[in-house]
Amino acid sequence: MFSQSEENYLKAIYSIETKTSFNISTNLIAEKMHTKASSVTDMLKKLAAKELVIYKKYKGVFLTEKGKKIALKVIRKHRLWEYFLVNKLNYSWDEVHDIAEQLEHIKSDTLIDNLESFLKFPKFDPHGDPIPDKNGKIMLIKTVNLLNLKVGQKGVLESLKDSSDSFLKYLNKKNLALRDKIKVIDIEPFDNSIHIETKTHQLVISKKVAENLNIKI
Amino acid sequence: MFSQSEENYLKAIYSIETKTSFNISTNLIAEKMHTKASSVTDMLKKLAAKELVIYKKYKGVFLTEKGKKIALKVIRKHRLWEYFLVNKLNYSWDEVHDIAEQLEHIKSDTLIDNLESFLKFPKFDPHGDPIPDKNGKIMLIKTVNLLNLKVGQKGVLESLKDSSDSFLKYLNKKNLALRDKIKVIDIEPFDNSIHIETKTHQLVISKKVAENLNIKI
DNA sequence: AATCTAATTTAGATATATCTAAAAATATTT
DNA sequence: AAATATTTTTAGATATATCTAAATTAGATT
Repeated sequence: MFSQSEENYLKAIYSIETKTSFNISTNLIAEKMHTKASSVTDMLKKLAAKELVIYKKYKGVFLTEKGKKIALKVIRKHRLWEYFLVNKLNYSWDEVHDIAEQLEHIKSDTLIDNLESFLKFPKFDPHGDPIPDKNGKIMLIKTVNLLNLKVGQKGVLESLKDSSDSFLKYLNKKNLALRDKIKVIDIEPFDNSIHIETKTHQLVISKKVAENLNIKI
Repeated sequence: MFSQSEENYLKAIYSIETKTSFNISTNLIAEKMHTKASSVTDMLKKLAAKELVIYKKYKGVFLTEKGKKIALKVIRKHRLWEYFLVNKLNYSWDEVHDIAEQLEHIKSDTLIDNLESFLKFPKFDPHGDPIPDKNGKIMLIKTVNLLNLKVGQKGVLESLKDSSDSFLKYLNKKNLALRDKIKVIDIEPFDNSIHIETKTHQLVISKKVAENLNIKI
């Protein structure tokens, strides 16, 4: 089996891989994991020795099939536990990350499948991210960044790019939730801020916020 | 906060303390934890420095109030998670120990209380052991060892002294469950084996089995 | 192509938790 | 009470995961 630390690195690499198509640099991982580049180098060697990543000195790293499978397993666990915390233990979506970060490392051959069954096979976690199935298959919903919408266009807030607590708290405050229908009323060329309308209200969001919102058209 | 290892030692010491009234020896702990005496000594020094135990070289150890409180907190977590696994995820009582051993170390100020509420405040875990409340208060049910019963005496199987997988599997096989009413039919003086009767059947159990069964009269 | 800069790796420390083997203290036996 | 046996502690290693600081490499600039 793999250590928590190893699992966390695989998860981080997977997450970066889904956003970039190039080999991933040591510094990128270090930044994502809030650690130092030298620590990353050490771990990459270890992961490479276990054939979880392909790592060439100075040339970056990417996951092997084996590594990807484990990363998806950890992500599956994380998202199912998040679903449990929100839907069974009544946590709000901005409170569950740290706990799920721990729960995702519990070792058992049966636990997560039993949990999934207990939860009635949810397909998405509380942040709109798809939950990989038992075999690591992950449902990809085609979305575009809110920034790409033109004035007058409509869509549904499907998921978030950044699910940090502070961003989730922002959305709570602004009364924006997953599955909300959104229409672009106006785009301000000066600062790229966007005036949007939901079923219940209108508001202006900054470029920084918009690029964290994934819209299904 | 405390490491998993520290928590495990505190739990082990607590568990031994409830069975003996003397100071606890290094070797006893080592045996319980499946580790070496030298490792125990190292840890006892660490726990003593944190004022979780009173430890005198060569003289044994016992928990401080602070240490007892933490031990009870871990035991509370363990037993609530076991209850969850059995009653929500449909595990049987002989499958949950290793998973609960991991879950009991999840760190959160709110998780276990929310879990307890979700489970509707159970008072006993699947092995009949009482679940400490939020304040560490533990309900003690007065029981006696089955060995202490005389021929003709009746009682209820309340809890187990040993909840190892192999013992639980034995009980499954013999169709003995918690809350079963038991009557002693005969005691064989030669080997102290006991002939008992339940609502549904009769069987003969060895001395070794009997001393693991706690009976409420 | 040589130089500079930024990224990356290596070397050497630190902290935790463990172990083995040797030394020291306690307990038991004669 | 001396000798012996057992228990416990200490000293020194090992493994994991981290760090800082120095050295090396790659890529960009001149």
